[in-house]
Amino acid sequence: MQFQQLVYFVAVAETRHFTRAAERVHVSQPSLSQQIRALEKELGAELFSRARGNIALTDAGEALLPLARRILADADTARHEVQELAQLRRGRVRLGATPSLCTGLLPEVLRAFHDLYPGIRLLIEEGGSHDLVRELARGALDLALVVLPLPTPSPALTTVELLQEDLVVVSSAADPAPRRPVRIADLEGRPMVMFRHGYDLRELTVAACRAEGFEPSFTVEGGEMDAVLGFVRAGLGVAVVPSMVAARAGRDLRVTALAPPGLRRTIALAHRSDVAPPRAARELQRVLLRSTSGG
Amino acid sequence: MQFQQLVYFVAVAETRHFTRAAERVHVSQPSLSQQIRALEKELGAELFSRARGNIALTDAGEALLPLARRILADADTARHEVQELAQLRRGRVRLGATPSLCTGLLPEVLRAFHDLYPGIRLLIEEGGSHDLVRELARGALDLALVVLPLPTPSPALTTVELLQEDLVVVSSAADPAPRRPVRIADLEGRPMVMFRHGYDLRELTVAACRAEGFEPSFTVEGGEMDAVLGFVRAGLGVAVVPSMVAARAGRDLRVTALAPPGLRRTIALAHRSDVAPPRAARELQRVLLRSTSGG
DNA sequence: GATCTCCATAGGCTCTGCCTATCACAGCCG
DNA sequence: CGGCTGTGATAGGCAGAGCCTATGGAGATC
Repeated sequence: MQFQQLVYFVAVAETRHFTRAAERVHVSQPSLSQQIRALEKELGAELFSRARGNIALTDAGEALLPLARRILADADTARHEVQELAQLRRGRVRLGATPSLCTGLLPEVLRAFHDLYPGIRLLIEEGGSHDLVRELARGALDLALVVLPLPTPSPALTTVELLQEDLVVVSSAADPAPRRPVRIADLEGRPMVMFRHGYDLRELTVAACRAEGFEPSFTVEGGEMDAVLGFVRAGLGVAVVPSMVAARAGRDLRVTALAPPGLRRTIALAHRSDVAPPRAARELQRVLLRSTSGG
Repeated sequence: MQFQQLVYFVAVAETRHFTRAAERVHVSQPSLSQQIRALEKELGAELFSRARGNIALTDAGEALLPLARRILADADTARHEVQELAQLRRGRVRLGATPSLCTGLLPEVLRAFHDLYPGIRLLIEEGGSHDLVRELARGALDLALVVLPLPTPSPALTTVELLQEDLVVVSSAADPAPRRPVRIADLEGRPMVMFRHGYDLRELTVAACRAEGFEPSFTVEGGEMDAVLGFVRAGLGVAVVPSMVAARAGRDLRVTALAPPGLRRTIALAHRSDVAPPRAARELQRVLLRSTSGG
């Protein structure tokens, strides 16, 4: 049984005429006759009663017709579905990102992507780099925005650097302005507000303090980005955050750059090395690269 | 898109393995790979992400899979349906017959047919030959048992003679036994019970009386076969009926043959000339011919 | 690092499906 | 009644599709 044969069969059933059916399906009449014969032979039953000028379906033909129509309709649907996915009119991207990136970088990028491809659903998973890497490997994510270096580097993941972000110190606008720029060493003994475990920023900041020979002291710890900013605003301490986050934090926060060499972190896009990400994910990757490299 | 390609696609989707899928569908692995490629090319999207040892469906593949399964299932169903019809495991025969034949000939023939092909539905339409011929031409009947000569002969119908039936006179067992055998002329003035219009027997009997120079007189007229026999049984008059019907009429009816040349009628099977009857109808025709010629 | 596994590619063969040309048959009309 | 027309079936030839075997090449394995 061939799709072509079913197309021919339906055409004959609907026109009740071999020659006109052949025209309709753009094939010569002998070819159509031959294929109908072949179908009849394969099925073991005549499908049409061929009376001069009165082609009619046999009972076998009657039984086949609705199924043939449905098969052809399903095939059409299949073509459409797949092409809509391929043309990014539908689909989804499962994107992981660290909390600070969800707050800082993602909103405008996702907005741009959504404007380009309104049919694509965006599923965001917020988590620490470690979790994101695991989810990528499991296939639960298509892409992830992570901070380099990865906590668990693996050849199974490919990373593309997106941008380098300066970290800055934020403090309450009500507190006395610090001498600018602040050095890491200046943070010794300063009350700090710290993110929960899992934030790359936490590890990075703690490591930087230890490199200066002291252990940071936390007034409050465990919050998410917004909470931390709120605690800083309330005067509970200072915090080290990406400049991009600090930039949108509002007037009641004082933003102070770090003295050279300062602290930077590298944001990268990661995906599995073994399989190409889905089409929609590749497109999001493109938008991300363009929006970060361009500005 | 080819059925074969969908079969291969489903096999790969289910085994997640090209080589094993190829074995399962009894084709070489390169052929299967090639067909999957061809399908992907036609649809314009990759269906599988081919990671070493980890073949997975892409989102396009996920979209296609259920449709592919349904298409293949429908194709199987189509094959089954058509073959069941062809093998007479299912189907129907629309058979027309005159009332006297429904009473006399049909029961045992239909019983034999049903024993042979229990899956075939038998749709009987009882009517006069005239109506039956019209229904045949309309395509509303596959076959009809009619009495020859046809009221409206036409080259569009083919008739096959089945048997010749003697007509006999039935009277109440309570009445005095008539001199045997009875001549048509003896019926002059005898009260008769007559079928409704539309019965071939009515036309035939009236014509025979007129040929003898008299008009028959009816005590009761208008009934179906059973009613007529009942009226005769009740002593309302005599009736002319097929011997086959009289034979099963019971003891309280006296059956008297007609004197030579008697009255006979020819029963024939009619179907359209332009189209072959469906397979099941041809089979019923065969059973009818065998059962009437054989005995 | 040799081997193994597994998918992709290349080349050749066969068979299928399509085409044109023609036949066979019925109905129509002058 | 004989040619004409319309319709489906048949015949022969050709191009392409699909399958095969053989081979390549990239990870995984021991």
